[in-house]
Amino acid sequence: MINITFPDGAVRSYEKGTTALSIARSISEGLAKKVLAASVNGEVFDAHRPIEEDALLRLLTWNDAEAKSTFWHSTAHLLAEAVEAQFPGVKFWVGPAVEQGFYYDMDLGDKKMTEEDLAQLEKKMAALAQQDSPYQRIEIGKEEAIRFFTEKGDEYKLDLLQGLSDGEITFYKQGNFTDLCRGPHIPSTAPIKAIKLTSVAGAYWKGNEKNKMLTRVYGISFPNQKELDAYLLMLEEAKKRDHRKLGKELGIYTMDDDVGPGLPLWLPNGTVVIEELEQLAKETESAAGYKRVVTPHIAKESMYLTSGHLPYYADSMFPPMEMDGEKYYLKAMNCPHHHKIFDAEPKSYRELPFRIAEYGTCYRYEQSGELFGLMRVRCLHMNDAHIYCSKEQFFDEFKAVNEMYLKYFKIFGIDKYVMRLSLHDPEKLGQKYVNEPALWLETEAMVRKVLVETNTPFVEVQDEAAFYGPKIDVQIWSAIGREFTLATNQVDFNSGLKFKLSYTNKENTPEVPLIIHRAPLGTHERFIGFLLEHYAGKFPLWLAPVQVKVLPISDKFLDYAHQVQQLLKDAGIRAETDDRGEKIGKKIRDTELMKIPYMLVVGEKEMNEQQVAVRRQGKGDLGTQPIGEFVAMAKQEISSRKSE
RNA sequence: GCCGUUGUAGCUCAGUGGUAGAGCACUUCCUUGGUAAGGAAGAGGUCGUGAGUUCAAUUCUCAUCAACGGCUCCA
Repeated sequence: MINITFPDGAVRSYEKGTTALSIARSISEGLAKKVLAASVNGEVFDAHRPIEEDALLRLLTWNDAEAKSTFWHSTAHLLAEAVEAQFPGVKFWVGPAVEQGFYYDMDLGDKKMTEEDLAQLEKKMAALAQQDSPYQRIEIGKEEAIRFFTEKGDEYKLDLLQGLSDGEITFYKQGNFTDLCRGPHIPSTAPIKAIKLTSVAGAYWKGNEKNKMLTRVYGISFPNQKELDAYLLMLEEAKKRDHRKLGKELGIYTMDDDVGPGLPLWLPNGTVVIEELEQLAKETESAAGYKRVVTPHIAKESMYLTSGHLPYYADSMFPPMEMDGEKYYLKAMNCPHHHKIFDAEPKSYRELPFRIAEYGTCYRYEQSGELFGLMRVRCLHMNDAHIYCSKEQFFDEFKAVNEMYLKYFKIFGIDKYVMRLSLHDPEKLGQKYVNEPALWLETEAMVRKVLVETNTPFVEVQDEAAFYGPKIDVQIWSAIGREFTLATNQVDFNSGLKFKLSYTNKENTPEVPLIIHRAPLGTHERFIGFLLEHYAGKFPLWLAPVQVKVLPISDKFLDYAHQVQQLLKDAGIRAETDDRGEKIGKKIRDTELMKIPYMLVVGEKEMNEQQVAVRRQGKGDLGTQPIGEFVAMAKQEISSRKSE
């Protein structure tokens, strides 16, 4: 007998070799039907895999994340079975569950899969699922496994087998499909009731672009149609928040073939947002002791050789222009220019920390396939600044930067993000990272200390650092689930040496400063792209391109409407008047759709009493008030940068 | 850059081997209307670009550019 401990602490005895499924059945038949897998001492087990020792058991149903992955991974096997039926000779690589659904990578030889095939495959999968085939776990020796896939001619599975040894190899079989797989799986195919294959894409074998490109089919599945429908609806809703769609609808930015890919043109509405953000940055940085600088958009090759950027990033810089035998590059980063500003005049320790800031325009030749709306562009405006300080000052400076981040995030109501401490990879010293092992460890410890001592939650990730030092990246997710770095805060122990920067310390000897690179608001492009999605286009009043729209009931009140608009403009409020010969209902509808925060409806009553009827976007009619009162209230809302 | 898909009016999209249509937006007129779409008329496109097949191409083929979904990458 073995003892099974349940999540509530209850302990019961069962026969050795019992299964999660029979334990569930001993509780209730209904529960047994819902069990998809089980967590046994923290490891996810097939529901009908024998349990051989005392265990902490958690029965997993659809509501558990582990069960969902298991469910989706099992659906991936079902997909493989269907593909094998329709594309004989197909070879499979791997088919894991992902955050939302699953994929399977496969080599179709000279055959091609198109999106039309997906509908056929879905049908086939649904038919296979109905057969209620059990997922059988088969423990198998390496030799026999190799024989199986040699006969099948699947070199990808053979490649996988190379990394495995006897005793850890299992096959899973359902219906006519057998796969090398460590599992776990759901008990049978029956619970897979609703399947959607979402896309077919290419993916490099083992994620390496030098390898062959395999065909990847993405999909998702659910235990009932209702949940699938809800999921598809959610995707539709997410698309409405896509910054590319909102950016067009709200007149924020546009792209033009003649200008070039990845080169956004900021329309008047977008430019307002840019200027408000810059104003915020200026105020914040000025209060924090930064000075502003302006630098050219180009520089000679020699500077990027000094900085070390060129060898690392030549491929992602625009090719140089040659003039008078000199090569000039468009700047892909502001750092070297700023270092030259530090170096322009001799520095004393008394002048440190030396903080200089610039919304710097940079150009990066991102690969064509990497461009993505405003989130990944070739011309960007970076909320950049560099802080030159001594080692002793580093902690306070880095901490202050971190606090500035949090202050900004509060203003924007950003709470879904992950702070990522990005570290180097010792194996790539001298290649991807400057070869200064001791300095790496020292600065990484310094950064970690700031995070720990300020109780900032963070995750550590290897091999994500800048080439010159560790950094903290703030990771966010776009409306459609893509991950981006919104902001970055980096330590640089290398550029000071390379640019021979120094200051005179108290002992009257030269010392190399540490450099902090920081961009809490990232770039205008990515930040505004993010904000569009974050606010679903409904900017807070202070950021809204048009803050107030005056809506006259009819053109008899146009003069009064213009008076109101002028009063608003005089108060520094961005206001427009809808002077079209439309009915008020139509004007309201259009203004609502443009997501303009305030509508002031004016007609006979308002005109006679010098009032305005206030309507808030999304909230409806707020009643009538004297125009002066509204102006004062709006000014207050704007100056406090309230996020509503 | 790689795999796949797409490209028709300002926007969203129909459609066809015989040189194109809808709704919204726009212009004009009628309506002067009180909190999410009043009515009518009009204007607007060499069907992404280039070449090929054909008597004839927006439609078929190829190339190219761009966008989209992924992969790779992201200072």
